[in-house]
Amino acid sequence: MHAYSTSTIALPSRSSQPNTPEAFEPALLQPLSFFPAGAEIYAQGEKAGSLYQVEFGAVRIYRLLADGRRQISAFHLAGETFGFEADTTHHFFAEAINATGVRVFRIASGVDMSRQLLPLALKGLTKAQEHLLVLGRQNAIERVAAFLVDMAERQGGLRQVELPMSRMDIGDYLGLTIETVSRVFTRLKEKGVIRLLNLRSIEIVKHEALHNMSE
Amino acid sequence: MHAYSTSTIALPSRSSQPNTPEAFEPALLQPLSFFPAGAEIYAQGEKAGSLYQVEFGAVRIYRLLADGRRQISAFHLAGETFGFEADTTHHFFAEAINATGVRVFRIASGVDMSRQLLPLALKGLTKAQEHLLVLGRQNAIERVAAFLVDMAERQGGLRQVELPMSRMDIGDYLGLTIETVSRVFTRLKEKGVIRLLNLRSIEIVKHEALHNMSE
DNA sequence: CGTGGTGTTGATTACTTTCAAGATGTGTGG
DNA sequence: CCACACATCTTGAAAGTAATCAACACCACG
Repeated sequence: MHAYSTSTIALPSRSSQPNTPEAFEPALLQPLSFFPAGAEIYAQGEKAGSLYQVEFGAVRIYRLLADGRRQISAFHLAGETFGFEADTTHHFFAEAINATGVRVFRIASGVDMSRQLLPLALKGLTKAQEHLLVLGRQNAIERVAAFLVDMAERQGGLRQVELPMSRMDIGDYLGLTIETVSRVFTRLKEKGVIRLLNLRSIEIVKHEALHNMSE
Repeated sequence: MHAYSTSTIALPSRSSQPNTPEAFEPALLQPLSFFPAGAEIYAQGEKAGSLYQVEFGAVRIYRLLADGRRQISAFHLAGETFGFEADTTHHFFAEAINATGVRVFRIASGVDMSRQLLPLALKGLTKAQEHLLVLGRQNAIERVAAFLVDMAERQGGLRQVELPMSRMDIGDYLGLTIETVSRVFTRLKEKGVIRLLNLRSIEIVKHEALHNMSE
């Protein structure tokens, strides 16, 4: 893991916090690690043992196949916590999507964190299982709709939704190619369900319609 | 949840136990609940609060879309534990696949089980995330290969693998139709990778080849 | 104002699903 | 123990959805 600098970054206000900030004890004294866009936070196979809380920016968690195919299993936005593992090894990669600030909590060996970690693990498990339904049984438009609904909810349910990640990231999260993602965005736009304010932010015009599409 | 009888079932030896029995404290005095094939153990939306340990048989955990599409997120075999949830409500359905014996542990309110539950939750999370890679990025033959490798490992890595579930269940786990599952089995058979001893048990002839296919 | 990276759109291909018969297996009753 | 009947599974042909291949457009950056 390569943090590019610590503690000296101007800390943006957390006004853009999600509506369900995770309640992991902040220990606000932890220094802030800064990762520029694309920087690796940890790698599969690396020794685990820390928790990471996103302060600002966004993180992708993913796995690779031997031939380079990638599956992003989760995105983490401001306020969310990640990095806990079933054993002492990381089973996934974690990368900053954009310039991202992360508080790193090293878990002292011998300290039992299960009481704090269990709710996070269970929530993550439910989310992963729900995403299985999306990948296993939903078509392209349903997948994108489900993704947009989820992003909207995590950003407080506002009409305008920021997508900090590229089309490639979205595709690798939804099990689609970038072309298919792009075409679905176009279709939703043509149907008047969403508007593209710019590449990385959309407005949900017909919230109800989008929700129905995602089932 | 409808248990059909308790405690009076002849308990089969657990010789067919997986190679990694889960270490949830057995409290062996718990009566055994019996569920015939297809019986519901709990339903989505029901109040949660118990843990379930499979004694014999097999269980499917799944979710439904409004139009009936089903995604099985996990199978649980003898020795495995399921039923823990992020909140007080079940987010999934659990059904016995075959005649199944389950020990039910009601978690007394106020008792903190996090220390016991966290490892199970984390293991489940890792498994679910790995399955995301299969559903999101692998084709039909790779999915079936990954499934067979997983089933083989959970049954001790023997050549012969029992598949307690139907093709429909396998399809709903792998995000495929029964026809595609069947065709892939046929292809693997023709390639000499597996042999079908009968519909519900296969022999892995070329273990290496199967492992490579699953990546 | 170029230039490289990212995103969109179009045409074609490939894989899986769907629809449709058959075949095989299992369980039951005679 | 056998025969029938319903379930499940397999196989084939056609259709549909997403992937791939290929240009082109757009945007951010130097």
